[in-house]
Amino acid sequence: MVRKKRDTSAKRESILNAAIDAFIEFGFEKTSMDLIAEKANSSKRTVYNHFSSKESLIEEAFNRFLRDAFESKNIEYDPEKSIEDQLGDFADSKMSLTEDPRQLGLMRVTLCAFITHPQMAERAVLFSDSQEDGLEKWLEKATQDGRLNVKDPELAANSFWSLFAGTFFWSPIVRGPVEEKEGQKLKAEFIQLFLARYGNK
Amino acid sequence: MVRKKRDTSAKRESILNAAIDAFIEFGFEKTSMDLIAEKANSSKRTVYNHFSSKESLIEEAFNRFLRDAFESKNIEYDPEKSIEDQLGDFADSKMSLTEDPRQLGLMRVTLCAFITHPQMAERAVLFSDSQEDGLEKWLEKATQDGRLNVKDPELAANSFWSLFAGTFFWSPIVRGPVEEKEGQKLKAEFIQLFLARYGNK
DNA sequence: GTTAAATTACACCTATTGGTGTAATTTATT
DNA sequence: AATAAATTACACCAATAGGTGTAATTTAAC
Repeated sequence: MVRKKRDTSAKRESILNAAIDAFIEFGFEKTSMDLIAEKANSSKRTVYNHFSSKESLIEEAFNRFLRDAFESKNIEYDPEKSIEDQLGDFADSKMSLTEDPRQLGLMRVTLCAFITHPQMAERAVLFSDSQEDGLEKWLEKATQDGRLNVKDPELAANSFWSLFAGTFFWSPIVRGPVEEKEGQKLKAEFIQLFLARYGNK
Repeated sequence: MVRKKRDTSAKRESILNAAIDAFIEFGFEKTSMDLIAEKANSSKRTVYNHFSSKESLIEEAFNRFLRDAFESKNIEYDPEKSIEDQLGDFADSKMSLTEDPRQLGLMRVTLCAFITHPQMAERAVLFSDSQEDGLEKWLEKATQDGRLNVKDPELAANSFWSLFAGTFFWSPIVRGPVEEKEGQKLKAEFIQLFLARYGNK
């Protein structure tokens, strides 16, 4: 009779978290497997029992990044709610990505991994594109509803995301988080800017 | 009597170029000094005669990046030229950064260096900010001249750069260069977007 | 042609690190 | 308590890589 396997997910989780923390602090290359083991209150051998290689650890970290960063927030068009507020919701979904320092750190590490491993970047790009689809559909509905004037939803969505990504995604990666107050000001301004062109006056 | 030193700048240059090429191809960490020497048709000892360490090589590469990326283009307000064209010139200065594959590669490597060495990022941020100043002044003059309607030049400049940086700077770093045709389309669109809010109708 | 500067070849050192093997030990299940 | 799964401690390996020392060789200035 086969003995029941034990649930080792907690250990696995603590190793992965330790790895992510270490990657954030020291970068992928400079983080050693010994350090990860130490941070996880584990032995190196156990690390290797759960993850076959250092690469597989960054892979998992990357998957987690994708899951958190691009999980579909599914913002549906709501005829009752103001256009500004709904665009604000889309903006918030982008802005929230870099508000949490850990998430920001993970994004930085992942970005470096992208640069070294272009095949990772491809996957991220796919996720990112699929997110843009959400806004495109929203723009179409708002236009059908006569509340916006968007002729090319793809182009408009692109503009919207460019506006917000530059300030609330890329800039924090290099410069650190955007100040809350400054962030709100810019968010309002960007929405006005977008509506100046695409609003239905 | 002291013998005249010979001019070794050509050798130094070839080493630096080899290093940059290697960094672009393999990343900083994975590039060995032996490889750099080989690529430069030089000996490792000569590399060390010119550069005290591997760090100092990335430092130099970084300086070159800053010089090329943010050299002041000094676009002066011209009352004779159309607003669209002049904004287009600002846009071009950003867009040209990532058109050249080598420049793009150097930017990627440098970005990774930023992430590992935040003090480098600080210097780049300073340069970048100083560039924004140029647009701010231009916006003020165009407003004084009655051709734009900008109340807060800092905010408007921020909006403009956000728009272009997202698409023509950050995105290429992850996804590769923007197609020429697509780039022109987006550039025109972004300028329309900007003028929809800040133009003097 | 002399001479000193620049470069090279090459051996060498030290430290790190990803990864493995194994025997002992702990832990949860039966 | 018996037992098998999970973990640990620890020694070990091979490869890599940053950096140095030195004697020999090439190169350009005088």
